Amino acid sequence: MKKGNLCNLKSCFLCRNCLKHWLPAIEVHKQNLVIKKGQKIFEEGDPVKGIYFLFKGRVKVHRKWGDEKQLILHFAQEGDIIGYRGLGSNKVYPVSATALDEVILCFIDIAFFETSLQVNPRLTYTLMQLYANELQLAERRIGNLVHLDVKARVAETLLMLKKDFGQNQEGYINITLTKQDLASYAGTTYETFFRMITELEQEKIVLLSGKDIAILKEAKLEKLIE
Amino acid sequence: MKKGNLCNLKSCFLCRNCLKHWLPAIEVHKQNLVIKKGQKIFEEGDPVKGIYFLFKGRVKVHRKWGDEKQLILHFAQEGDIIGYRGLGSNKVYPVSATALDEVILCFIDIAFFETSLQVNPRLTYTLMQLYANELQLAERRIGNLVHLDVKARVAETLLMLKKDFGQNQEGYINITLTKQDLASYAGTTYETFFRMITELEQEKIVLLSGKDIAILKEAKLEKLIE
DNA sequence: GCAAAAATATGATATAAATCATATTTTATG
DNA sequence: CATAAAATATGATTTATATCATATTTTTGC
Repeated sequence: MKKGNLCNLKSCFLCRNCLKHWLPAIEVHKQNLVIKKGQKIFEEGDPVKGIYFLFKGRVKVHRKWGDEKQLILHFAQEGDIIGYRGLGSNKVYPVSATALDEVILCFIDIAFFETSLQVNPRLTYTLMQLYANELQLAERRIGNLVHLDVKARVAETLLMLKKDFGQNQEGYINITLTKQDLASYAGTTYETFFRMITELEQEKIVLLSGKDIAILKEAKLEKLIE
Repeated sequence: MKKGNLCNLKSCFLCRNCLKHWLPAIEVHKQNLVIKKGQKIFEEGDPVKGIYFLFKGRVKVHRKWGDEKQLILHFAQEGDIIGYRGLGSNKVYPVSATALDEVILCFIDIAFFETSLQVNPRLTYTLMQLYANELQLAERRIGNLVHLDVKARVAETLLMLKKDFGQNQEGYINITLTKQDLASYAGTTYETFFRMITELEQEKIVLLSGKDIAILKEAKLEKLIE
């Protein structure tokens, strides 16, 4: 699985937030990996061996509840760090990460990453900020699940995806997901998600074309959320 | 509201995680505050002026959805840091904090706190770890809201409170909350919460005495969650 | 290029939990 | 201590959404 030097020591979260003179150390320690579509990068319950930086492709971060049910917590894209959810007190990944397309990433073992944190206070600070933002987001989601109906949550989901991934020339959101994955991200079932997005389509608020979704009336989606 | 030197430079999150030679600087900058039961320490939407460290009393951290609905995200106790949810990119508190009893706390202005982070890498690292743990917790709650029924969530709520606050000699959980607050923490309505905890009482899994709750059969609560 | 698997589509039904309504008890407060 | 306000208690009703069932279309792998 190892591959050549795909890392340019510039683009990833780690390289962006390190002291210049630390880069050679990264150069020595990094391991580039290629993961095929549908394969797991790590799995919930695995001991945390390290941290991954995503160069290319998309990754879903998800977790199972029981045997059947699952929830998607995050979609990662180029430049993102993956596996930081495992950096809490107990060093076990609380989530799985699965490649949505062919993915190229850089693996940094946990020992070297911890050293990097010690050497680069800016890295630690930036990571702290990332967590702070993610926590804020997660807690907003908690409230949305408690207090908004599914349609509003679907609206929120679409707005978030547009914000995170942007849209192409034709206005379609720049990420391709199955309806089941969208449902698992919105925190509902496939059937209900389908019904809600169909409603939104009939109301001309969104436009669907296969797996592609375009937001036609952003204001109306925002109004649904309140 | 200012008061004498209640801080012993030892017990709070900040003092615990700072270099010894930084303590005199804290001494100079800290401001002790007393907040009466029911009063707000800060409110969602307020610009982040600083961080609070709790010496005495209990605090609920909560947020409104719409005008009516609310959600409790966290209960803080002695030794805890409050206000760190405001340290993300946009410097506005995403939550409110309200004293549950008379509360004594220590206020550190944001500028000095940021400097403290720069001077004390260990502080930044520990705070990062705190966020990592909180994020993990928050994301588990998201899944619980999506995939567990209310009774299981009530069970989880009680177990969490016991874990965080412990129990007294008679076995009652060491925190006194209204049923409405418990419901807002479990992510349900007062009525439903009441029904669920009444069921648990009838099943002899918990014991209720006014506002006090004792867990009689922890294993059964855990089984409810799966 | 074909078979199997996965994803999409949609109707019917069940049900958990919110909402509404109201009475009682406890706690705060001037 | 009295009166208002908050919290508790519980039944009845509604509703949103999960679940079940099944048919069709699309994608994937050999």
